Amino acid sequence: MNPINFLIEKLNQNDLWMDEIHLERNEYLKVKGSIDTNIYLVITGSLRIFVIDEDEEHTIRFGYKNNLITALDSFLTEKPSDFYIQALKSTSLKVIDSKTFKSFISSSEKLQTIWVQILESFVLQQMERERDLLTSSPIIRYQRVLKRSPQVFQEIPNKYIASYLRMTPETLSRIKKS
Amino acid sequence: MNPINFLIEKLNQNDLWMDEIHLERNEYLKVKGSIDTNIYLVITGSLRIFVIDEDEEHTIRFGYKNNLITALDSFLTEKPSDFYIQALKSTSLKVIDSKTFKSFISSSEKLQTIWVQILESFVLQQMERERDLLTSSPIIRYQRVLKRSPQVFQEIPNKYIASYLRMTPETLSRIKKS
DNA sequence: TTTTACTTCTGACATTTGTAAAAAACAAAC
DNA sequence: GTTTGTTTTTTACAAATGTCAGAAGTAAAA
Repeated sequence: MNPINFLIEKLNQNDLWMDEIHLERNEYLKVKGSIDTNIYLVITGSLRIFVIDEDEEHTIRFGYKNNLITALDSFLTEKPSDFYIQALKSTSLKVIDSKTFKSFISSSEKLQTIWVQILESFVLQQMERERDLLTSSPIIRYQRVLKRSPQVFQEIPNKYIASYLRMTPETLSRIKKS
Repeated sequence: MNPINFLIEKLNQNDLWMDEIHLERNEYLKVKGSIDTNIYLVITGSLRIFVIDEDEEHTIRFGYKNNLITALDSFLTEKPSDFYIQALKSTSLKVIDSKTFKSFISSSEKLQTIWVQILESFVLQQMERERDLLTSSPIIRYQRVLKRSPQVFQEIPNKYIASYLRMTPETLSRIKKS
């Protein structure tokens, strides 16, 4: 079992989720500049995490049902985060605050090990992401991500996928046609 | 004190480094397909880590004096790594194998915490790297990295810097002129 | 269902970046 | 100090991708 699902199960078993939050389509969970150290579990719906650099939005990741999402920079540093998190459709989330979360993680050897495993697998994911982004051909960037995360291309509007793949929606449209 | 330097100090104090390796300019420490779970400390010289995708070399990072370098994918998974590691000049390294390293990390609470801190700071670094690579303008990619790591632009040949910045050496040359 | 809003596609065009080959500059080796 | 190898710059040109505006398609709201 992967460490994230194991952790989610433990959080459920211990009934550690605080509130349930509901967001309408396009509503923001957070915007740039705020500190948000919470961890959210997506119950239904989907979201995107993005940054704005030089007036351009760049999509960092998507969140779906059963994913944990967080403003990871804020979570790790307790400082303001540059991330925006926005619902792409009507979305429900459960929340746990970082204090509760971190003390839960510290409460057992097993959970500490799980946390290390989660960090390590996130590092591996980010290394894959780095290679995706280094790839110069937009067609191959598209194919790499399609292969690894085919479900992304179902639910999410193309303009956000294009942004995730660092290309314009027009380029993505041309790729799909060919 | 940053956790990596703390760790290096402890490794020195406990005299855990095994061999010392010497590489001539352009010599490879490792090539794609091999399993290499060692951690190396650069004593003198410099190296680059790169991958080859679709016949193109993409530089992942550089290593200098006092940096730890490793084929991180192999280190974390114990599987073959896609990375090449090559000396850019005459280089000396010290080595520690992963078994020794991991059992050392496990040997105290303090060191386990340090390892978590190292992973967390690596995650933050990779998030910065993701933003660098998402930036569409090559001039701004250049400026971002120059600001964060000015020393990179001293020692390392431009063609490798260009590769790190996902542009051709010609584009980098044009940028520097303007 | 009808209307409205949003997303995708299309085509003309501009711009940027890559390619290739050569010259110039620099560094290393003899 | 001269030669040799390597890196950087330069130029002309080609190709790819972005920009813009409008049309078409699709989904959401009334």
